[in-house]
Amino acid sequence: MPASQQHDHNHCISTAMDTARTLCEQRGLRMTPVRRRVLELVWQNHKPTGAYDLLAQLSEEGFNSAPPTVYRALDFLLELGVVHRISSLNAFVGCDHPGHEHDTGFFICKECGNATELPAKEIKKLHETLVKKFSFSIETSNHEL
Amino acid sequence: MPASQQHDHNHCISTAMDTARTLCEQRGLRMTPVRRRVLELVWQNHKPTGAYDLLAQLSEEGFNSAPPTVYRALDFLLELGVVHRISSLNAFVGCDHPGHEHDTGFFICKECGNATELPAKEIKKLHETLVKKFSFSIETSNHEL
DNA sequence: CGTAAAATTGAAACATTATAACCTAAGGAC
DNA sequence: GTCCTTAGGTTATAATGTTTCAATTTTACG
Repeated sequence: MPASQQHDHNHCISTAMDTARTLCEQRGLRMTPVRRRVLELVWQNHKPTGAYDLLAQLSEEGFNSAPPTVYRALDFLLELGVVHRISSLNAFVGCDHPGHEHDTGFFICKECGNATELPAKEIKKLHETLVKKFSFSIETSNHEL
Repeated sequence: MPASQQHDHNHCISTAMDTARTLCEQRGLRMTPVRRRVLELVWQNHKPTGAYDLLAQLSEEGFNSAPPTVYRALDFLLELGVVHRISSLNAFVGCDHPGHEHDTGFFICKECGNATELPAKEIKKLHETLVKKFSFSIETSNHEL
């Protein structure tokens, strides 16, 4: 049974879409068709997805399919906080718990490629430990395990 | 005063080179001219350096300068454990404390671009905490702050 | 030695990921 | 409607990384 069947993933997606729409309204930003579709695709793929994969999927659906299209949408969604970028994979995933800025941490499965996000409070705790121990201030962080 | 002047960096480099040579001897591997020079360059730059930057430096010195040259050398050095890759920067740095396998964590300065490696035992501790809390086993990890 | 196998390097092409620059079109404020 | 801002279309290009195969060097061994 694939991971995508282990829960009501359509529900996941629609929740994520709702949240994104709400965030946009709150901030006076526009959830345009390309942006919406990119976010849906990121969620539907259910695992970290590369920009050019998304681009191919968009193009199958008749969207414009030049790189800037998808990168602009991804930048917007990253900024909005509803997707994250996993730099060791050059790939993007939907955010579990958007609505507030937070640093990222992922468990990345070596077999199936799925990525599970660490709870924000776990990362916060880690930061506190590190800041106390070393004299750095941490602005952003990223953990890939 | 640039960071490279705050300590005897030449000493750093020669220590790193010695260690690398020793590791090679222990494992029956060869520290060839390209490999040696790439490792030196990584250390001399004193901050995370991209593969193509290294390539340019090599080429100025009359080395062969096609991408595979530097990537092969870097792969070798990564495998040997004497450099690390920082994936959020697509860049490489010398390892502070080679000689044993370890996961990586870096403080990356947002102003100067320098990266300081977290002590291995700090990362180990972090892993223990996370493994205890979640039921994952961590094979490798990478933290960039 | 001398030769065969293995490791390393050279070289060219190619693949993937990401951005720049410039222009057109759509939406909202007045 | 007119203006202004934001978003998207289009083309080109930059930056990063890999594949492939041939040539060379090193090593192992009889």
